[in-house]
Amino acid sequence: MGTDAQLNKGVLEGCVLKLLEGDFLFSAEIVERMRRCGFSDFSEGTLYPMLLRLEKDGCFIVARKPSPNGPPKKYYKLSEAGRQKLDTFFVQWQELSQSIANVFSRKEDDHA
Amino acid sequence: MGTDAQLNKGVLEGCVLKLLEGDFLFSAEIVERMRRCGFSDFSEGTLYPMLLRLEKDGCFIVARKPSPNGPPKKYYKLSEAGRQKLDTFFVQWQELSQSIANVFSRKEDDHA
DNA sequence: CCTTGGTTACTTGCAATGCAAGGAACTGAT
DNA sequence: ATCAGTTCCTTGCATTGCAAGTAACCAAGG
Repeated sequence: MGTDAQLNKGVLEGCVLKLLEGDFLFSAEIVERMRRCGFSDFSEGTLYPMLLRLEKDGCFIVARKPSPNGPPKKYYKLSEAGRQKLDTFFVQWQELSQSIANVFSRKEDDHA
Repeated sequence: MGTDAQLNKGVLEGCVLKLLEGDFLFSAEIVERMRRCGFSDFSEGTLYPMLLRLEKDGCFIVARKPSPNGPPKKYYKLSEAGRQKLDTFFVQWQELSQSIANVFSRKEDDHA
């Protein structure tokens, strides 16, 4: 793993969920959008295990469509469970951001 | 681990570094400040391995002082290497925040 | 054919960190 | 001596990121 990026833990999943909130996307599209948003090293080695995990947890509606160039593409979109997971992520992300802001501004907050 | 908190990965370390930027603190003080800033479940089981790791990497100036109640307390403060690690963390944190903001606002950024 | 190359999907295995749980050393008080 | 409180450390598991490798499917060329 890059020397840094324990920081990505959990975050990548949250972002992929967000990307699949509205549209059906397949792997290459997800990778490209993640990269364009700033996750420039985001790779399929990260994506596929994540998709399988989330699919197993019922987070997706999945549609297979034949491809002219290879095996059928798997398109993903959030299910209701997926949306809930996204909502949970977003709340936790906001709490985390606030806590870090507290630490870095030397304010104390008392519980959060 | 809590079902959520892969999100904390890397973040807790960055925050502890920040707390030790100015003052000498020992374990219980670090735990309390982290909790007050919003990391309400922050525990010694997390802290001690982290301190040892960072100490081994030369991130600290360490001072032992006798305690009236038990074994000598270990006080920690950032070394120059520690400060550099903190700076690196802060930059990475900002980049990460920006990327997430991009994903959640559906803006694309092109590289970052 | 059948090989090559591109596309899409998946698997395996390792590294890093959080954290629960338990243990060890030291103190003063009962 | 024992006990409780304090302070420190160790062990082991779970999760996730990611590199690397595998496999299935297709089209086009030799």
